[in-house]
Amino acid sequence: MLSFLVSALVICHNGPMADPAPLTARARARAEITGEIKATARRHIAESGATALSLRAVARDLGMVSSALYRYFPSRDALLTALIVDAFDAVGEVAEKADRSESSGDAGDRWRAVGHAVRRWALDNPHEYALVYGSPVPGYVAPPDTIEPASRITTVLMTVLSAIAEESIQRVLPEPPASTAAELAAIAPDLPPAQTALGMAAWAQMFGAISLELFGHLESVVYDRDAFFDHLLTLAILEFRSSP
Amino acid sequence: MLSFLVSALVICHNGPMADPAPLTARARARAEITGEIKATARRHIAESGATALSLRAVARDLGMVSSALYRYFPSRDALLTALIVDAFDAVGEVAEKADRSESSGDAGDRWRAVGHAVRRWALDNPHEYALVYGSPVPGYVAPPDTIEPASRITTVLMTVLSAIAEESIQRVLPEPPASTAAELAAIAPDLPPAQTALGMAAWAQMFGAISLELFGHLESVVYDRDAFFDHLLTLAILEFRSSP
DNA sequence: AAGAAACGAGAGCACCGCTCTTGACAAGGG
DNA sequence: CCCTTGTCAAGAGCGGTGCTCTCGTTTCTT
Repeated sequence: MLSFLVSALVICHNGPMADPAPLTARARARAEITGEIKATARRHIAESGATALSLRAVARDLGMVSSALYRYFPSRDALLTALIVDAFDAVGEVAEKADRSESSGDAGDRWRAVGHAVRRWALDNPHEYALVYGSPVPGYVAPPDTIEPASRITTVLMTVLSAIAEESIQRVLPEPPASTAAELAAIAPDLPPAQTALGMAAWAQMFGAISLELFGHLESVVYDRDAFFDHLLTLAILEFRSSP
Repeated sequence: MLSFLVSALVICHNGPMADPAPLTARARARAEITGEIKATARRHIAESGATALSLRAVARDLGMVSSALYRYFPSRDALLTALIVDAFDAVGEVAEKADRSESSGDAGDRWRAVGHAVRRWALDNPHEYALVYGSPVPGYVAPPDTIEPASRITTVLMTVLSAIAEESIQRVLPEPPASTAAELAAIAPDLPPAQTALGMAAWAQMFGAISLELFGHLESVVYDRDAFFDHLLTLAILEFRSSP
């Protein structure tokens, strides 16, 4: 199964090797197989959801035996965590790309573009979205590895929020309570806490709307979901910049 | 185990029975046991979450054998569905009670009271909240039984929304797109669609905020969650009534 | 009182996550 | 060059799961 890999490695070792990281054949094979495991697991999740993910089924698809998977992931939870990290990264990348593609427009358009991009990704990968923003598995505690990829999208939203604050007339906003103001000042020092609070409200609204739609709570209520979501974004953007 | 039930029934049958529905001993026992099954299942879920719910464990706790449970619920999914319906009902009741207790105040206070009550219930019953508003189990499709209990809380929110619309000066709101306007007019005929859209935005924000908090996305971001959530409600209420 | 319906118990099936052991193979030092 | 060491896939096996079927027993209905 891995013979082609091994032979490829031999060639690499014999010929001129520009790779700065001299990966041994085993290390290469290991990375390759780890990727294949994650890929098929992701495929299974896309079809049947996270709770139905079975190590044995993944192993069967890969032509190996279930116990062999434990060489690569110490437990089912570990595999799920790896997929969660990847999903966080994917949604972060989608948001960044949408922001960049709209960076010439005004900040409101950037927020709208990011919102639509995130929703589009969620609709295209519902089970992965559920993995990240749905209810976590009962005993699951987010390992530290997830914190960094999770911050990618919030960074994008914060950036857009700053841009909005810069380009539009500052609106008179209600001051958050002292504790909240201090906490928001800690995570966004260059923004007035009232503005950051408004951004988090918009964040909650955005993910709330996507979750409501994806988890079936808009069924027989709203049908043209594209238009509805766009209007919600309009309301949020309007609230950002409408002067009192 | 059920002997006390049987004897109680005998007494009921012999003595004066005012029950308008002449339940047989079997029917009474069935209702009783069904309730016990749901209660222990709810307890298990409160401790370990829905995905860890095991019919065999529930049966063990009740001193019966797993196959006996199938006399009451045709499948694990059916039991879960019953619990979902109960959870919908519970959150609906909490919302109604909060609304009633604040019905003397102005409409903004009512919205705030409902919001805090729902969040409080979610924090007290996180796994049940996840059951209802978290990611549904992969193959799960909401049966028609869930629609009616699910509408309880939305009805409360709609009522409060109407009250807000009545008592405060109508704000100039952006008109939703035609399709959205038509759909919102269908579910709330006596409200301008723009106002209903604002209500749904606030709804999404409320559940988004609760979900973000409950599912760990506010970790190391916001610590005084009570104050933060209250401020979010303040922003929503303000948006309801602030004139442009 | 007799037949029908509902019930609890038990055995059994296929599947799951996970552990342990075994034998094959590559990597690197003597 | 061989030989030790570490890594790997495979297999058997354990306890657990949802679910089905059968078999006596109990309860309701007629």
